[in-house]
Amino acid sequence: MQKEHNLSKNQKIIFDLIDKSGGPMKAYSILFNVQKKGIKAPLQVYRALDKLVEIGKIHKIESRNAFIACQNSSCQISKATAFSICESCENVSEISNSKLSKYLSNFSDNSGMKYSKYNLEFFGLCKKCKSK
Amino acid sequence: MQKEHNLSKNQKIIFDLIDKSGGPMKAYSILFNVQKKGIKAPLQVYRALDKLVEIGKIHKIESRNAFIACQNSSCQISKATAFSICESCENVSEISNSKLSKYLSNFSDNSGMKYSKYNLEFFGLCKKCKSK
DNA sequence: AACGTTATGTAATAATATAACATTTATAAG
DNA sequence: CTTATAAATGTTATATTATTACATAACGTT
Ligand SMILES: [Zn+2]
Ligand SMILES: [Zn+2]
Ligand SMILES: [Zn+2]
Ligand SMILES: [Zn+2]
Repeated sequence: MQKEHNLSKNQKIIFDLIDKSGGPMKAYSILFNVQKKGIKAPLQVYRALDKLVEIGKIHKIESRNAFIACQNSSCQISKATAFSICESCENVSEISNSKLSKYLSNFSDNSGMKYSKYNLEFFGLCKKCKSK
Repeated sequence: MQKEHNLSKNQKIIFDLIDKSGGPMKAYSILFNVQKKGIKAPLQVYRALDKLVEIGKIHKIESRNAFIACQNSSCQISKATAFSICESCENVSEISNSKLSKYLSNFSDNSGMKYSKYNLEFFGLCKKCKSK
């Protein structure tokens, strides 16, 4: 059971846009798309993005400076994320693999660090791009 | 056995700086530090960084937009990187764990993607920061 | 020497993200 | 319902990160 988050007006507009896009979106592309809805400044976008990331509705793809809607209904925690990224078409999808997440969540080494979060990005060629 | 790369003048200046710093450095901080050596423009820095990343002498910490010297003599390939990042003091170190790298290099799922590269970033508190 | 490749120099600009400050709206006590 | 508090918004300016475009120089090979 996940905590309900009532999104604010801007948060909802921006989440809906990213979610409907079905893929990663960049902040200024989001900005461009929501200007007709009254969101005019970068900061308005970044604030909504920050909050959406915090509550796990979206994730940031760090290597791409882009944001994607969480595709894994159980991951509202956003403390353990894994993505697969096609280096040719830039298609991104969230990996939901319980063995992988278990392995990484339990990972520890002798550094004395306590890990509370991770982000993993796999790169390669997707099915489509491989066969070209 | 790794391929020898003869670094060019700018590449050497910039690699030596990052390497000696012992931690992650940001591009414009590098620029500031090498201006006395005649490297005056961002592009000169970014070109050297690109090359150094390509040949595996440094890695980019994507979540921090920073660059760190490879701490793992065997990883001149740069296709499989893992880091631990302290969210308090921002200390970063490269994780060298053969079980982990084996597990991730062999990872595959049913998406049809062929993974050729990955980057993993763990976050938490380092020993020092934990005990504060 | 001639050629192709890699690296450099320089200026301008694009793309990504935050600081600072004023105001408004939502939530929860009292 | 009023007051207090936290969360969200609006707006302007600015900081930070990264690339485009074009000209020149150095390097490695034949
Ligand atoms: Zn998710
Ligand atoms: Zn693809
Ligand atoms: Zn390395
Ligand atoms: Zn620390």
